Amino acid sequence: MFSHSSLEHQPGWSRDPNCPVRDVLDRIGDKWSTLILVTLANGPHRFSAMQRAIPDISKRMLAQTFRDLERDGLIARAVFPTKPPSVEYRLTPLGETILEPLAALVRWADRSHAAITHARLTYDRTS
Amino acid sequence: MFSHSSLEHQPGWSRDPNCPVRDVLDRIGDKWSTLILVTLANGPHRFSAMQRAIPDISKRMLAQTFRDLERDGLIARAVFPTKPPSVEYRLTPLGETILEPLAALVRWADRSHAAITHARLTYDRTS
DNA sequence: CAGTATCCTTAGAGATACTG
DNA sequence: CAGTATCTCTAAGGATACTG
Repeated sequence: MFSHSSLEHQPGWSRDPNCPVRDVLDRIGDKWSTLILVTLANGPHRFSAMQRAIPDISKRMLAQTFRDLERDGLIARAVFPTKPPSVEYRLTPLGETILEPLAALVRWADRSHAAITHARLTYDRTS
Repeated sequence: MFSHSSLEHQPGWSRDPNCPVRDVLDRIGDKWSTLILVTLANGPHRFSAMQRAIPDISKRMLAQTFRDLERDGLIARAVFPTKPPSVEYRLTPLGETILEPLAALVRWADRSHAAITHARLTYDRTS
């Protein structure tokens, strides 16, 4: 299985709950992060624009996820002193670098969702 | 931004809470799925072997995540009628196909965790 | 507009004890 | 060994009302 060598023989990262890879994966694995990052791939968005782009996120979670992503250095926050104030969020250079791997996963999900749906139906029918 | 075209101009999938891509991403985004899939990349594991490979997972969550992944058709469960019984879990062909995109994300996490840690320190210090 | 603060409900997940 | 059942606790997250 040399083709997936980067996933193999790494006793450390599965075993260690504090492993940095786990830590990072947990963050992007939360309910809204990837959705926000992917939306920002289309360009900077303001707070309210993001709410329109992802209608089922609450203000609370949007604000919190923005904060977390900014803290991780994946997005940047710019305040324009208009009135009322407007705030723009954009990907940082670091944030841009996650788009490729994320896109690969999205492509996989898109390619596989039919097979998965079918597998679920079969499973639910036989058990 | 033509390089990330697969993430752009897809009003449907961010807006629609029931989008299949979201659904699939949510599943692999849970706490244990990726860890289990990545561990199975090294070959089939029995229940107890997986517990040793991921020491901080509880029996309950391991059983549940195994069930969910089997339901999605990503892993297969084989019971050998020894006594006491032994059960082996392995990736299905479909399950194998997720390893590449997952590996890309793991590589990104590995490459970026230093930058992220640094960003967090800076953020926490200035705010 | 872009948030915070507060309250409240549920889902995620651990611990433990039991079973085929 | 490979689970299930139950009980419990916490944290994720929604709704609403308020503020610079």
